[in-house]
Amino acid sequence: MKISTKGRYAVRVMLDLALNNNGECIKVKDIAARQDISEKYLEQIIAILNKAGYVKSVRGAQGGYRIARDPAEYTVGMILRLTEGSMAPVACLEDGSECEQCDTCETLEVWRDLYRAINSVIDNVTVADLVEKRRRREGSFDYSI
Amino acid sequence: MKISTKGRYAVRVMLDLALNNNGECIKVKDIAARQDISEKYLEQIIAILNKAGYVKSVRGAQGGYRIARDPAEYTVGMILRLTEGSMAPVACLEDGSECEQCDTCETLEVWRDLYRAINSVIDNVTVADLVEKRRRREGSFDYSI
DNA sequence: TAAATTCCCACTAAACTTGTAGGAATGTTA
DNA sequence: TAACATTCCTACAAGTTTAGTGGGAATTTA
Repeated sequence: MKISTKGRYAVRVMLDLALNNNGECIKVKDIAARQDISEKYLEQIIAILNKAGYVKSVRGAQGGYRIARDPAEYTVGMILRLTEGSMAPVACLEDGSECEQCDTCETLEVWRDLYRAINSVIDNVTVADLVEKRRRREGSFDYSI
Repeated sequence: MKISTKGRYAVRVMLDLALNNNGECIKVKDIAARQDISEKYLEQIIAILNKAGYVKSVRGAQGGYRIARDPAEYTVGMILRLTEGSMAPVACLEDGSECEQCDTCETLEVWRDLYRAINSVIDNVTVADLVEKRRRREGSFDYSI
């Protein structure tokens, strides 16, 4: 039961865009270099974020990406659901599931509890939280404000 | 991020063995019929439980399996870890991981929280709990004691 | 026009999932 | 002892997912 690189990389991309957001466009090449991820693979992952409107793209030379809204508006859960699909531990719990035995399934209750616990964690961390952790770790050397 | 059939079936097998534990051996064929799982596939899953000593086998005609210890001694977490491997949502968190960036990785803290939440759920439900839920649902028609 | 960049689509190797299949080993029973 | 029932062991395989690679079109800037 693992989160795939797609989801993990997507979270790192959003964090990278939030950290390096200075009004200018950020190129895939730079993110890939900083995060040590294949450029081509990152392209595909950012494309997902782009289609969902989580990032804004600018094409052409000097183009790149920006985070679309305030980092506090993006939870890790939103990003994971977008890239990984549902975070339900079993398909029975997904919307539109056709499980007939659900009513008399003891194990399903465990999976439901698990689902709740997972959502509770990932929906209560925003990209802004991750940014703050990083800033703290780096020390408060940023006197620019 | 799904639990595979292997893990889910293993939990159902343990529950089935606990529910039908009347001193006699329980055949794979019967479990497979009750749980609607392929016999041959179940064989392999039970083999894992058997090697770990979670169930005891009796070979030959009239043979089968029994749950080895009290159902209260088996948590869902134990069964899942045995069949699925570590329930860590990322490899970095697994024992013997060689992740160098762990010290400066903000996202890892999220995965760690997630890991804790997952373990907290699955380690706090035993097979006995599942049995009890089933008995309650069926109504207290069992006056044999 | 040349260069830089996003965008789009096709392909692929490797691993994992979810089984099937066949038969050997072991024990019971007629 | 022979037939039968059952676990045990191992190999195979189709389908899906993962984690990319690769080529080039479209768009924008210098």
